[in-house]
Amino acid sequence: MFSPHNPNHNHLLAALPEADFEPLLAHLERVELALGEMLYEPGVQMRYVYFPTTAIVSLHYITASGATAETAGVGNEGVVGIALFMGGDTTSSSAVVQTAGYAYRLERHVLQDAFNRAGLLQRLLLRYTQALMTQIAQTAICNRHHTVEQQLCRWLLLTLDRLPSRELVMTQELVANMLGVRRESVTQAAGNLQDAGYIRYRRGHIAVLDREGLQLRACECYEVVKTEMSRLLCG
Amino acid sequence: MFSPHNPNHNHLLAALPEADFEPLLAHLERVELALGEMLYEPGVQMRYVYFPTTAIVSLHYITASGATAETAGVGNEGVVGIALFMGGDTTSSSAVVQTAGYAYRLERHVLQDAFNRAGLLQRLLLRYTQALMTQIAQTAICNRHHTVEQQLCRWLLLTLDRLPSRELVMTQELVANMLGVRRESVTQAAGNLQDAGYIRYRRGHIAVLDREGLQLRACECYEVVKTEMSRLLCG
DNA sequence: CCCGCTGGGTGCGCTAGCGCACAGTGCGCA
DNA sequence: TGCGCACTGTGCGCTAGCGCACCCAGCGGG
Repeated sequence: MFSPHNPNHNHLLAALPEADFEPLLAHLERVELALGEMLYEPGVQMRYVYFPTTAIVSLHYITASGATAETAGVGNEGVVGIALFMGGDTTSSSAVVQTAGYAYRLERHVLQDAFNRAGLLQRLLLRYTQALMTQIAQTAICNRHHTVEQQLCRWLLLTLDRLPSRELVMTQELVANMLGVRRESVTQAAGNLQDAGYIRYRRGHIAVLDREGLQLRACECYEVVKTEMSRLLCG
Repeated sequence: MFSPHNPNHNHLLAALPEADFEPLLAHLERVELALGEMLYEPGVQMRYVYFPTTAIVSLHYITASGATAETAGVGNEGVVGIALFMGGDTTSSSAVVQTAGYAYRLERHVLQDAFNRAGLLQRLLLRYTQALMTQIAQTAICNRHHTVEQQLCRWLLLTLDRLPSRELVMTQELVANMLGVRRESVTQAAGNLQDAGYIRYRRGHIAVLDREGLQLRACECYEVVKTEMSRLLCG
């Protein structure tokens, strides 16, 4: 049922009717993405767009003083490399692999040509872009107003939705980098969640035991993003 | 030189060649936007896109607990109502007039038709959208890592760039709502900037005396947004 | 099997920013 | 011209989260 070796496992690609998908098929190249790999960096011309199937990619920013934070994540629901069809070609953020796995990629010209055919693919990509904007905006809000624990819950839920399993391979250090907080703060928050029986972790593995529990502790941001995502892409 | 009664004062409209602009002209309707007016609210079908000339509009979010924060601002460099051409028709945020002034608006179908003609207008709008994403992402980062004073500087500079004058009409309370912080924190930060001689304010008016000074105190976020803006729209 | 290293736990002092409460004050309007 | 109110100034206690320092422990390689 669950083969990463099929482009259809990416929701965007799967949503394309045969007529739109067929021309792309020959150009889709499966790649394995390793943890920490950088798919693109600020200001550098991108060569490919990536449609993750099992990998998760983090859109990331590093401040002048070296602090990091994720602005959004991309999994099998989306695509990495928006700037290629939006016309900017580069962005000021970078894209880093947060969960190792597979993705299918397209050479930029292939994508741009397909985009410019103004068919369903274009419509899908633009709608996805809007969903991504919602996610970024909600991150901004969440950073402003919610506690680390709430943000951790939101982040776990969003990540979980992109994975086939209930377990994510991820150190607290990495999570802290994503959220842009201290590792210790994550330890603290994660400890609370574990005490409550919602999650369990051991050295780089976080297992979610009680999804509903996490939702209870999360802020509304998760729901907002999720709802908007499904409205825009499944509606 | 400076007439708000001319659509060309909006940079996006001004960038259109005659051939693309002409068909829109008859449909462009000038409207006066009052402070606090809500151009659209979450989940409600938008009717118009707005091209501000002298007005500034704030893209805004209100949390479940009533806290507010701006995710981005739109002035004469941009357009309000992205969702209409991105395909979502609505967003989860609202758009509120932050500085009273003028804008030109287009009925949604007119815009959508023009967008679908896939000409320069489409290219411009998509590039602007990418610039807007950069702005939102930078807001997220700034909310995470920078002090209120830095954020105030960033915000003042961005707002100033959208105004013809050096003075903005704006209470500290309103600024606080934009930044998503307490009014007192703004008072504090603004006090520092005034002591340093960078700004002067009196009851709802903030005059910027020393732009360079503000840039010194601001975080890099202003520069990042500004650079990306001009790369994408003027380049 | 055990050694070492990476990942996690904890404590402590510090600061930014919050919430609240209340006191001035300039500006517009009568 | 002065009254009132919307803005602004300030103080105080509180908390979340930071930075640092150090310790413990599970896991994987030799």
